[in-house]
This record gives sequence, structure tokens and C-alpha cells, in this order.
Amino acid sequence: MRQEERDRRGPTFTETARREQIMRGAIDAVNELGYHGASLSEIARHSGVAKSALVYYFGSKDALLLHVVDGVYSALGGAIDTAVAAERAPADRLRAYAESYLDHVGTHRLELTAASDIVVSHRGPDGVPLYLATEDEDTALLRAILTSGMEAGVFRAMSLPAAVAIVENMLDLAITAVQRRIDADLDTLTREIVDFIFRGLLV
Amino acid sequence: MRQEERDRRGPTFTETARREQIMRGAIDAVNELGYHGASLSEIARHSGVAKSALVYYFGSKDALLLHVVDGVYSALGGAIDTAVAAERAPADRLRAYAESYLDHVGTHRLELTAASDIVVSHRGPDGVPLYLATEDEDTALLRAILTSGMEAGVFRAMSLPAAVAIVENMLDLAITAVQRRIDADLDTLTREIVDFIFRGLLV
Amino acid sequence: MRQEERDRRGPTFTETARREQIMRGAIDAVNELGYHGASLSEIARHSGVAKSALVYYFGSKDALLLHVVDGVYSALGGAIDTAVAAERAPADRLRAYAESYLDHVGTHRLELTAASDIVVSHRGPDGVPLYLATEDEDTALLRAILTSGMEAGVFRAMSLPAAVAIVENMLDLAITAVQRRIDADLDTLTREIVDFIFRGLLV
Amino acid sequence: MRQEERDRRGPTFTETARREQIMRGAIDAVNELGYHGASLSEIARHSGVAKSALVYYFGSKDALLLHVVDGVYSALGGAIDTAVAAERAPADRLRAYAESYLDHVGTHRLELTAASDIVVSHRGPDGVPLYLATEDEDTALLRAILTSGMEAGVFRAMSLPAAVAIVENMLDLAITAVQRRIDADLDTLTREIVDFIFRGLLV
DNA sequence: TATGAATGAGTATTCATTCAT
DNA sequence: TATGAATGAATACTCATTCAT
Repeated sequence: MRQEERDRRGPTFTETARREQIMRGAIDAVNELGYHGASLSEIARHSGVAKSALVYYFGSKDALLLHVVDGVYSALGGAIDTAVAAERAPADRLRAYAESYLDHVGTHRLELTAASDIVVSHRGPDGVPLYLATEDEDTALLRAILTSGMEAGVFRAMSLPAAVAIVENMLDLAITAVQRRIDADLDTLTREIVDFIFRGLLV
Repeated sequence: MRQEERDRRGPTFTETARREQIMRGAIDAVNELGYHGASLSEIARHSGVAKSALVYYFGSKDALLLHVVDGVYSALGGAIDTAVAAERAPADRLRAYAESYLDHVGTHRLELTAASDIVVSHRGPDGVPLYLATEDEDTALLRAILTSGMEAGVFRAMSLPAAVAIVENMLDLAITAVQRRIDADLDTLTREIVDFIFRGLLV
Repeated sequence: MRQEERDRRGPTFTETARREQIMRGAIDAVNELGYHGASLSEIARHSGVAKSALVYYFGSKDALLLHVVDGVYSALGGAIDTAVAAERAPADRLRAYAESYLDHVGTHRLELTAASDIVVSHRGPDGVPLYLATEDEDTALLRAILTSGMEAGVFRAMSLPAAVAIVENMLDLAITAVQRRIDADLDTLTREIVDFIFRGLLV
Repeated sequence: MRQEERDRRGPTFTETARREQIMRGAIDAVNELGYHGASLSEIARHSGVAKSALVYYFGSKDALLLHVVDGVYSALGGAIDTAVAAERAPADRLRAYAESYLDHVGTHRLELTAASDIVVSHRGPDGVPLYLATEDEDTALLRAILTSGMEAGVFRAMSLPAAVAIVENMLDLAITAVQRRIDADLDTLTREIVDFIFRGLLV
């Protein structure tokens, strides 16, 4: 079976290409038809491969969609990590966090609208949607920034979980805007969001 | 047929009761199984009636779910209207808006988690999800409050659409919290949200 | 139960009126929606009574439709009987048969299109369509006319079943014409049909 | 999907076989249960395949039934074309038309009873039954024969549409006879029909 | 490595019929 | 006499998944 071999020897070149191709097809299908309309056959059609190939490469439709989400949010996380790592002061790091997030949304619109659609609509076998299944790890960096800022006295003291939720939620607004209009102008919104966050957090 | 009769003579007592019973079943089913899992048969099972009864009373599954959404958000809107109407000053009105919203979420958890789930996952025939199909009317009151506050100089000047989106989004956080844990303590979150909103908006 | 009482005492006035009203509704529904579309609820709607009333008065949907067919073809048969009874010579009687048939079709278009639709599409519980379940009795008069004409030497000798089938089938053409266009001009067709029949039968 | 592939590369061997198998099942089901009783599951059962296979190969139940009708009447039309093409004189061509028609009915009883049943009972989305939706093309050959015969003075002058309708209708009698009794003896009926037609048409 | 063929479990919806009143 | 309420069985159709090749 493919997955096991991959574990042993790592993916071959063509395999990686095929997986990439299929994930792009999935993103296109979700954007065009919505999560509900993105059936396996539609994804296959958008990918230019047979339905059975999707199952062959990803094991199941669900696994494929989760891979898409994983890939998109990993890329977003990577961009944020890089931006934040370039700063030392908590406020600068928070600004880098927010701006790199919003910038990445603006430059990866198709990926993020699709991934967001999946995150919002997909349910695991237990019926729990992805967007409620946040792992601690996902918010670790933001939590660290906020904590150090509060300890440094540059951010006011407030409930950490609340602060994390508020900031993440506000950044999400950019994705919603892009979902509404794929070519939405994010500049104003970006400024307002960052401004609002800092007004809420600074002492 | 049921719907037409209702238009002519108004609902009978038993009809209202049955509709209520079915809508409760739908809310239960959505909460337990998620929007996707809430098939007609599951809703019927949770309601204690036959599948065909749902169609008999609501015409279609979609119509039923939209009725649920409509009912839940009408109640929320009503609570907000009442609270806001008791105040005159923009800041007081905004506070009443936010607090009544958050309070209503706390006292109607099942209804709002279900309705929110539907709003987020349901697609109309055009494929557009409900939460992207916001009507101007839905945000009219909030827009009016923010506008008058800005004109009065009590709120700082900022993009009105951005302000509306930010405030609504932040209030939504309470629903997300309840979706995560149905018995979540909303007191802290409520205080933090209201505080954050006012810090962001006041001059 | 209604039917049993009717057997005992004969139908009351209002009962007859109701049955009439419902049969008219059925004819309207079949003409407007076709046999397939003429569901019990549609017939009820066209009749202005409740679905359950149809069952109450006729026992079942099938029984109702059979009553309609029966009524319509009885009226046609009556018109033919009257016209034929006025003639003595076989050729005159056949002409009276054909012309009264075609005339009746022209003056009872709605009834006959509906009845014909039912006859053609309806299946008994055994799966046998009505138009194949012809009773001997239905063709008795035509058979008698043809027989006496052949015996008198005015019609040529030919297979009696074939002759009956051919004549009936040819007269049916008028109904088909009306089904195609409810306001079809039957004059030409009538002349051609009668002419054709006589050319085929006369010695 | 099956249909699209077929357009691109032509049907594969197994595909053709499966389609044949399913169409035979449909013919059997219609003959046994009538158009109404021939549900997708019954057709599947008679075909020995799963319901979903019917949809896989034909797209929908309606498409399948229309394919059956199309196939059966194409074969009939082909037989007629061949027979008629061998003759030159209008009367000979008409005789070839009628006799090949009636002969084909006799040798393809199951196909024609089923197809006729479908034609008579099936309604398009507009509610118009197939047998009323006759295309000009369907009667083109017969019209041409009759026209040329009238012009040559061998057939008497009469309304062309009436003549076409009468002849087609009379030939249909053979199908009705077979529907009534699948092993009906068509020899006599054939002779009588052809005879009747010529008596009615010859000058 | 890749897929075409086939399916079974599931979907929403329709509809004639029943029954208490 | 008449009906509103309710349903169970049936309908066509969808779709993720399997499997032989």
C-alpha cells in the first residue's frame, strides 16, 4: 500500500506531484462548489484523475480534505513563524503575527477560502467540526506572545484564553471578507483590524 | 396542504404545537449530529414523528432548517431590540446591544449553537452559505448605533463596515465558546468582549 | 360505510352532487396534469374538497378514476345507442355509429381526453392496462352491426374481430387529435374516417 | 462518468454488453409489470444488476427508458427502410412499408410491446406523453409514399395528415394485438389490415 | 501505478390511505 | 357527513468506497 511505502522510503517524485495535483483539484472544487458540492467525483474531475486515484493516494475523501486543510494552515503558520521570529519586542512580534497572517490571506486567497470552508463544514466521525477541535499547539505562538507582553507590562492584564480567541477571531475576518468577494480589498480591513487589536490590548 | 391553510386561517393549536415539537427535534439533532448528520430521518427520530410529518408541516427539510434559523435569530434580535430601546446615549445603546446579545446566547445555548451550525453549513440552491448572505437589514441597528456614536464624537472615526464586522464577529465568540462546551462560563468572556469592544471604539 | 348505504337506499341528493363535483375535479386534474400528475391531492384541490372526501365517496383513488372512465364511456355509449336505434339498414346503422361517436367526441372533449388518458395509463392490480381489458359487451353493438351487414351482403366478408378492431381504432383517432389540440377541427377528420371505413367495408 | 467517456472514446465491449443487459431487463420489467410498475428497483432486479448501475450507465431512469424506445423504434424504422427501398412503385412501396412493419412486430414482440407501453405512458418534464410528441421526421417516409402515390394517381386524393394518421394507427393494431396476447396469430390480422388500407387508399 | 466498473447504504421527497373526531 | 392530521412504504437518485486488473 502506498502510505506504508511512503513511510519507509519517502514519497517518490511523481507521487508528490500527483498528490499536489489532487489537492489543487480539491481546492478548486471546494471553491467552485462549496464543501457540500465537492463530491469525490467533482474533485476527481477538477484534478483530472480518476476517483479511485484519490482514494489510492489519500486513503479516503476525508483524509484528502484534512490534508488540504493541514497543508494550507501549515503554510500560514510557517509564514507567521518566519515573520514573528524576526522581532524581539512583544508588541512588534504581535504586529508581525497579525500582519503576516493578514498578508498571507491576501496572497493565498483560494487556498484559505477552501480550507476555511472545509474547517467550518467538515465533521469528524464523532460529529465534532474541525474549527472546534483546536489543538493547544495551534495557538501556542500567539499565547506566548500575549503572555510575554502582559508580563512585560506592555499589554494590559486580561484573560489569556479570551485574548487569544479575540485576536484569532478578528484575524479570521479577513478570510470571511475574501469568501464574500474573492478579490476583496484587504488593505483597509487589515489596518482596522490591527488597530483594533492594539487598542484592545495595549495598556 | 398545511402551509396554504396556515396562510388563510392562521395555525391551529395542535399545528403550532407540532411545529414546535419538530423544530425542537431539529435543534436537538443538529446539536447532537451536526448539520451534516442531521438528516430528515434523524430529525424525525429526535422529534418523535414520521419523516413525512416534517414534510407535511414544513414542505421540505431546507424549509424546516431555515424556519429554525429564522426563529432563533428573531428571538435574539427581539431581545436586543428591547434592550437597546431602553437606552438613549450611543455608548449605552452599544453596551445594551452587546450585553443583551451575550446574555441571550447564555440563556438560549441549544438554540443558538444549532442555528449557528446551520447558518455556517447550509448552502442555498446557489451554493452560497447563509452566513455570507447577510442582509443589510440584519446589521441595521448596530450600524445605526455606531454611526450615531461616531457622529456624536463618542466613538472614534473608523470604517463603518469594518466596525460592524468586528463587533458582530466578537459577539459571535460567545456562541463558539458554547459550541465548544455547552456549559461554558460566559461571564468572563462577556466582560472581556465588551471591554475589548469599547477600548477599540471609544475615542 | 357510504357504499353499502347507497346500495340499500340509493344515493342522496347531496351525495350525488358531491360525487359529480369530485369527478369533474378528477377530469380537470387529469387534463391539466396528465394521469401521472393527477395525484389524490391534486384531484382534491381541483374538486375543492379534502383528500379524505375522495376516499370517503369512492373508496379509493383507483375506484374514482374507474368511475370517471365508466361515466364518460357510458355517456358515449348512450349517444351511440340512441343514434343507431334510429336506423334499420346495416350501412345506415354503421354510419350512425361512427358519426355519433365522432360527434360525441367533438362535443365532450374534456371528458374524453381525460378518460382516454386514464384508460391508456391506468393499470389494474394485475398490471393489465384498461385499454387491453376490453369486455365483449363493449363491442357488442358494433359487432352486431357488422355481422348483420355481412350477412345482408352489404359489407364484404372479412374477419369480424379484425373489422371491429379496425373500426374502433379508427374512431379513436378523433380522441387522439383532440388530445393533441383540444380545439382541433374534427370535421375533415370525421369525413375522412367515415369514408375510409366504408371504402374498407362495403363490398 | 460513463456517458462522457463514451462520447470521447466510444463504448468498450463490456460497456455495450452491460447496456444491452440492462435494456433487456427494462423490456422484461415493463412487459411484466407495465410502465408504472417498472420502477428502478424492478428493472435492476430483472437486469441482475444494482440500481445504481442503471444510473451509472444511463444517467437516469428516464434516459434508460428513452434509450429503449429509441432502440426499438430505430430497429423497426430500419427494417421498414430496407423493405421500402427495394420497391419503386408507390403501391409496392406502401405494401412493403405495411408488411415489413407488421412482420417486424411479429418477430420482435417483447421489444415492441414494451416500447409501445413506454411511449403511451411516459410523460416528459412538460407533461406531454411521447405518443403525442410525434416528430415530422417519424412519418416522413410514409408521407412521401402517400404523396407520390396520390400524385401518380394510384392513390385517391385525400387529406394527407388524415391518411398518415389512419395508416399508422391501423398498423399499430398489430402491437395492441400482441399486447393482448403475446403469442397472438398476426397472419390474419396482417392480411386484413393491409387489405383495408389498400381499399381505403386506391382510387 | 492507476483505474473502470460496480455497488450498498443513504438521501429527500411523494402519495394513497387510515383514523379519530 | 366530512376532514385534518399523520404515516409507512415506495420512489429516483447520490456518493464514497471496493476490487480485479
